[in-house]
Amino acid sequence: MKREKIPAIVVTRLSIYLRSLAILAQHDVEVISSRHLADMCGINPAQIRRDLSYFGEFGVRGVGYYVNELLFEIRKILGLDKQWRLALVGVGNLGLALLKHPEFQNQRYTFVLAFEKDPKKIGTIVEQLTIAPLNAMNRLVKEKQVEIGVITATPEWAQKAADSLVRAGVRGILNFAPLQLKCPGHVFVEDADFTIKSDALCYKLTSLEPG
Amino acid sequence: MKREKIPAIVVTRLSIYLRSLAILAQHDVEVISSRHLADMCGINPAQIRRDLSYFGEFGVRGVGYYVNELLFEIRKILGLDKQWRLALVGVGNLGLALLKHPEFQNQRYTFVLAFEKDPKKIGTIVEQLTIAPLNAMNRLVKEKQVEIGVITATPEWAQKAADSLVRAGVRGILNFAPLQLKCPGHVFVEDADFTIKSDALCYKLTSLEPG
DNA sequence: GTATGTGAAACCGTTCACAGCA
DNA sequence: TGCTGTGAACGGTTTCACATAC
Repeated sequence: MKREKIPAIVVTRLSIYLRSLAILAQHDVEVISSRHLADMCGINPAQIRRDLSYFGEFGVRGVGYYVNELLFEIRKILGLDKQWRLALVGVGNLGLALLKHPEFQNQRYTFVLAFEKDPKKIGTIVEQLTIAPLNAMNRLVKEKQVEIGVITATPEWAQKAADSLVRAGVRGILNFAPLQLKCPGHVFVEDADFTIKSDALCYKLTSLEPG
Repeated sequence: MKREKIPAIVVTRLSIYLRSLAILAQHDVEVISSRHLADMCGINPAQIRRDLSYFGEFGVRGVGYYVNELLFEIRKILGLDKQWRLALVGVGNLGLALLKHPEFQNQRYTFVLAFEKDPKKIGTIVEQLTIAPLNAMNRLVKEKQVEIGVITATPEWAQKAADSLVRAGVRGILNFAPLQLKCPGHVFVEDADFTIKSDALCYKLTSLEPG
């Protein structure tokens, strides 16, 4: 194991391994080889071994990986062994869907705040959260110790939403709005905008031959 | 320009350029240099020029790119100069949000069908679509000439949803479920699952120093 | 002078192939 | 024997730097 720079794409794949490992654990599979895990994930076995080797030696030669152990280790690497407090900005249809989504209803992620620009929505309650106005963000985000902001505002408002979140002290932003946010270097942004994915799919359907 | 193999990541970036170009066009900017566009997108200017050169010569030396022209060309490259017919599988919160999302309410994408497993939802109408049962998929998808399936079913049902869509003849799948779908080679799958993005964000917040 | 398009170099990620170990 | 962990080779992407064109 070497403490070198980890490519972002490696982290992405750890998350993919995690999903397969969770399924294996549910089915009480105790040990898995890189080959079998690779088959499940549609990935080269050597890549899995290399990816894991960035972080340590988690396998047993001649045997494979113990499913529960690897599950635990990858969760630890990704920082999913703690609870993350999120604030939603933009309670439209997509925002509501995220509030109710299983991924954000589990142990690891919890929405503790929701913000809206639309005065008609402010004060109403969704999923046990009272929708707050944007100008209350600074106070509330600090009060609730929010670590991650989730932006589902329209592209016109998304940058303002990001600026407010940054001012209020969040260090991470999950951005569903279709634009590149400008944030200071100490703030991490991940783009979750699916319009890029649908465009990529159209390109393939347009330009690539079946097969 | 060379008709070589185009890396998938290039196509992804074209979609990013498109968003910035659309904003520029709205603001009546007529010409943009690769440097300025690069600033907007947070990308190296040489990369933009290289990416575009895979598909042709769209700029003018000493001047830059004509915004409307480039917008038109990139739309054509991505296949966004036609309308795509989509079928939704899984009308939960996320599915509903997609049906109502501006990206899928515009000229380029239209949902023409919606499917559900839950008998209570079948027959009800959302966004002018009557929710249909899964066993009607084969007939309806062909009848409505659906090209792309959008899966927002639970991970337990997503693979069955994909199998049905493939059997019914769709050639592209936009997958929001958190698992790797197994599809035949002639079917293109794009993963739009955001749980991977939130995990990547947690990793950065856990392991990387600010700066 | 200014900005594109691109050969060539630098850089990075993936895969092979095998030493090392159970 | 079987499977991991990894050096080295490979292949692909990014960036530089400049000839080319306006």
